Amino acid sequence: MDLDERKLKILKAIIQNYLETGEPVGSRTISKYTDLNLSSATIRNEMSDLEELGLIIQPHTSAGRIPSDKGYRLYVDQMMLEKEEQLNQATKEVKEMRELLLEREDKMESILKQMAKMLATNTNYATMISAPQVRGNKLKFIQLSRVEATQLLTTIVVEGNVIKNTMITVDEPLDDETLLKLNILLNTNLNGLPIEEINLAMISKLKQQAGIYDGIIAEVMDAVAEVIKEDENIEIYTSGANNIFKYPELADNQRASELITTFEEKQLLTELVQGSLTDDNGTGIQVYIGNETPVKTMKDCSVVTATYELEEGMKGTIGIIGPRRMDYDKVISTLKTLKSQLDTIYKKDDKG
Amino acid sequence: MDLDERKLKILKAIIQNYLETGEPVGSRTISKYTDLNLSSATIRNEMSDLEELGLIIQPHTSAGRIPSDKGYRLYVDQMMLEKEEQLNQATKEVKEMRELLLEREDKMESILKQMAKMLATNTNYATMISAPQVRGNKLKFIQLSRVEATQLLTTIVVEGNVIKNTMITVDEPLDDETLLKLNILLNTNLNGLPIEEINLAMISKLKQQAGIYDGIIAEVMDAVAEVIKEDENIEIYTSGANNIFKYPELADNQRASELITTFEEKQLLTELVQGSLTDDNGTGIQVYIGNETPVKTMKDCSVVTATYELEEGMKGTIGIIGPRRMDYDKVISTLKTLKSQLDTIYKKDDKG
DNA sequence: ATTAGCACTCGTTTTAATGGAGTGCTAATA
DNA sequence: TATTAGCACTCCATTAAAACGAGTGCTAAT
Repeated sequence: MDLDERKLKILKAIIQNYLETGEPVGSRTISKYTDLNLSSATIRNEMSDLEELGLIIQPHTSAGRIPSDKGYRLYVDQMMLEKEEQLNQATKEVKEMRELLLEREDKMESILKQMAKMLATNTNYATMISAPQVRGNKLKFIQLSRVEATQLLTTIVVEGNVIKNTMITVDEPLDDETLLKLNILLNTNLNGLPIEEINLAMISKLKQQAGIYDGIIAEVMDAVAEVIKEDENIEIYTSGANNIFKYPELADNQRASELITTFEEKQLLTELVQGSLTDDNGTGIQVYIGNETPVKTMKDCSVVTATYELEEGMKGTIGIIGPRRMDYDKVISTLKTLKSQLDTIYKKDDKG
Repeated sequence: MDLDERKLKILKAIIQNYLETGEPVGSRTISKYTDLNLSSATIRNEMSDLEELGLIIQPHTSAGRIPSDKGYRLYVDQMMLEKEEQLNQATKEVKEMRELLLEREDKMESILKQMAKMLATNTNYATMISAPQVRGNKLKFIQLSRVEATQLLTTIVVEGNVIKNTMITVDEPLDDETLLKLNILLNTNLNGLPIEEINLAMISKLKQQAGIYDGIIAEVMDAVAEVIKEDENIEIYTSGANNIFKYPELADNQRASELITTFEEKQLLTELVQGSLTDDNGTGIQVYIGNETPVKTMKDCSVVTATYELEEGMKGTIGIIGPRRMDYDKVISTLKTLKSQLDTIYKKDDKG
């Protein structure tokens, strides 16, 4: 027995109805509210087949059917094919985002936070956005400046314009000449160097050249090491966690507590980001249904992610987390448009 | 009828029992599990009085009693008096914190986050910590550096060592001499100046002196303005929001959703911080019971806050949010010790 | 002033009864 | 051969009734 056109229509009808109501769908409902003009008995036969194919599930005898993960998967794949081309009808939501981006407050952090929030408000799902990861790791600029007599400010800039500051307190005030010497020492030796290539030998050479100021060099190097460390744990911003309470199937204490924890300990979401970057399938959009998601606490959720890429090879991930019965259509098309806007807007903007 | 010693003991017993169980407490329980050696009938009479005094409440006829906000208040005030002196027995929790602080990763942000987390783990309540607000607002240091031919880095340091960086892209490369001139211009005019005192007249004067480079000045001034803006909305870190699910009286969907939102939109917590700073009663500890809390979504919670003060007049707030029946004793003493450690540790550390 | 005793209240839990949505199967129909 | 009407059956959800039990308030005795 294979999946003919009619079965597909019925499956689609079941899923769409279930997406709305969250209740198992019976044969009579399908019979009445589709233009198939089939009796409920026929639908029942077809549903029986669909169940045998593993696309729908009966929670218990004498209940209607709900989609299985496999069923959702088919539905989503199907849908993504259909929607492939009609992408460019910018939705209201994305227009708002565009404005938000253009107004850009320079602080990446606040843009991303706002974006996550807006996305959550518009979709009624929980959202996450990871800050773009920097690929380039070359040191671009190091500088020691005197802020007060005994206080030095270290400024480190890494390729991709990641900036790191640290205050260093010294015992004895440094004169201008020494400061200049140290700056030259640091820059001539380290500028343009990938951070990974800085090794102990190099550090001790620097210290030696710095003479009695080797302590300062040590502190600067610590700060440089910090940059790597910071880059390792990706910043992730979340919003709309409370939305899970809108879906009874996620809102029981056990599940809610786990999910809230997951959103709070953003650490756990990195898997999602990594997965999304790895599983790239060309479209830049990933759909994880139920157990497919790499985060175990989300096995009762579906997750749709989009990978965006800014200039300079900086990649980040946007994710929308909702119940299995999320509005895949809306979510995917929203993410698609948002992604394309992100990809292009930044590029445009950088030139101007 | 007034509140004699015995009534007080009974009230205390009721509250303590209720803190543990979360269930209304009956006369028989008190009769059996205290050393008062009174029959349940007597206890009943006393309870009737306590109810008349507004200290306890009967959720419905033929149920035990639970403490009213007023009852909790009495209990807490009483307790804080008793505990006033025996403060210095450093608990296990605080020792852990001490280690954490000494290990200090320099990034204030990550310390505070970790602290909130540890506090949440140890107490089983939700926690929040506000980053210390800077009082001093004088500009200490401004510098323009060339990072790449057409990219300038602005570094601004404000009293209290708040550092702000911005990248500025210019059309034409600047030569060293111009850069030096601009730096001198900025520093001679702005150094030591309170940010509030920078007005339009001064800006236009600077721009005029900068000649064709007035665009750069404008961007620098924007960055300075940013510093104020950032200082206005206080950073707040939260943790352990999921703990609310441990207390059935907070865990129903309605309430949980509201609370989660409150923790997510940290904005709403600022009231708590402000309140805590304002209501200072000398001890540095504030207890808000139920409706007393300034945040309306928390009317079914109790909140204990501590105000800590680092050197240089930087004040911040630590808050613990739990159910009305929170373990006030433990929470207050934990916060007290933590507060005192914070107050001193930082001071020590700054000198070394 | 304290206590034992008892009738009474009222929320919670348990059990039973009812309703109804939905299925699977069979026999009739086009 | 595909579709449909019809019916018995299943099982969850809802409602109703009953039993339970923790706790009270009051009275009378100590």
